[in-house]
Amino acid sequence: MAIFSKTCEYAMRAVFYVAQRSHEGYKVGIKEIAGHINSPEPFLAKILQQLSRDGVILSTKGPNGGFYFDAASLNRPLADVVTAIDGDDIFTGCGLGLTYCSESNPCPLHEEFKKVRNQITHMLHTTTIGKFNLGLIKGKFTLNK
Amino acid sequence: MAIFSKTCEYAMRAVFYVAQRSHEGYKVGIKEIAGHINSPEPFLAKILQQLSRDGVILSTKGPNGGFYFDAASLNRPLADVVTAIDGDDIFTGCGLGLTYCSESNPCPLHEEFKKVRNQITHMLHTTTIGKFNLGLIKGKFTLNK
DNA sequence: ATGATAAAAGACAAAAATATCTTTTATTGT
DNA sequence: ACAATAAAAGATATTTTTGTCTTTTATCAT
Ligand code: FES
Ligand code: FES
Repeated sequence: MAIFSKTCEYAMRAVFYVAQRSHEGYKVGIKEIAGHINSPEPFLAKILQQLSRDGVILSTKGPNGGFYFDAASLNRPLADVVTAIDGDDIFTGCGLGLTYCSESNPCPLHEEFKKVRNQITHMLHTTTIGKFNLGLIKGKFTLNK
Repeated sequence: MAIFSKTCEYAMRAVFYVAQRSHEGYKVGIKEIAGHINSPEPFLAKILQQLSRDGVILSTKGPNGGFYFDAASLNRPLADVVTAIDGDDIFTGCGLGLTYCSESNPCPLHEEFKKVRNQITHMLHTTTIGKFNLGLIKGKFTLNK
């Protein structure tokens, strides 16, 4: 078990890679993305399709087509990607799996778990899709391996 | 997606319930546990079997048998339960799903994700299995619904 | 207009997580 | 010893997640 589903992990890695390439002025095809984030190509295609339907990522078909972000999209929070793929369980769900998290009828972990959830929420809302573009170009971060 | 697997959520809820009953001096059967934490009975049986094999929970067969904790076990951290069920991915894994988390070759989320992971680790290590016994007896917490 | 390109959509397949059922083994009280 | 109880173990079933393959649709360059 990890914090995010495998699908969501691929989605975030792909989004960071496409953001970097958009910053450099390129659109990117599935093949290139899959290669650079080390993901199964057809599976990633499905994931990006979903992000595209949800309006998180932009795409055009045909020659010189591919996935990309415009300036506005680059400023959207990573939380949008997570919500599109994993829903909002991670932002609102109970740590012990109760059907809903409640202040008035809390599970034992509630107080401590709330802090964890808040930190995750903070991380995902303060991290924009384009935040790491320069770092990625400089090679400071990795997205594969 | 949640932080813990469904299996692990049931495990933690069950452990808290059994701890409370142990504190009150009782052993508990699967049926009673499943009823109080709202989990599928045969599935929970499998989960507790695994915890028993791993030495996290104690059990005896036969009449008046059931699951229970001794004083020493009540002081073990909840982390032991999580590790037994979900492994240590949550404590050490990369937030973007890279095969391992590394300081020298980090993913973009590494710095922020480390904080989240550390808080989860802290929560699970400072929370003992018996920590909520009095609160549970007083009805301050819920484990079902 | 036409052919080439690349994503979208749909159908399908494999693997893992979740859940159930049946049989066996250990313990207890009589 | 024996019957009753309750967990352990093993086999099986279902659902969800992960992954693949094929066909269709949109866009571009000529
Ligand atoms: S009730 Fe469980 S985390 Fe809030
Ligand atoms: S490398 Fe991704 S969290 Fe450390």
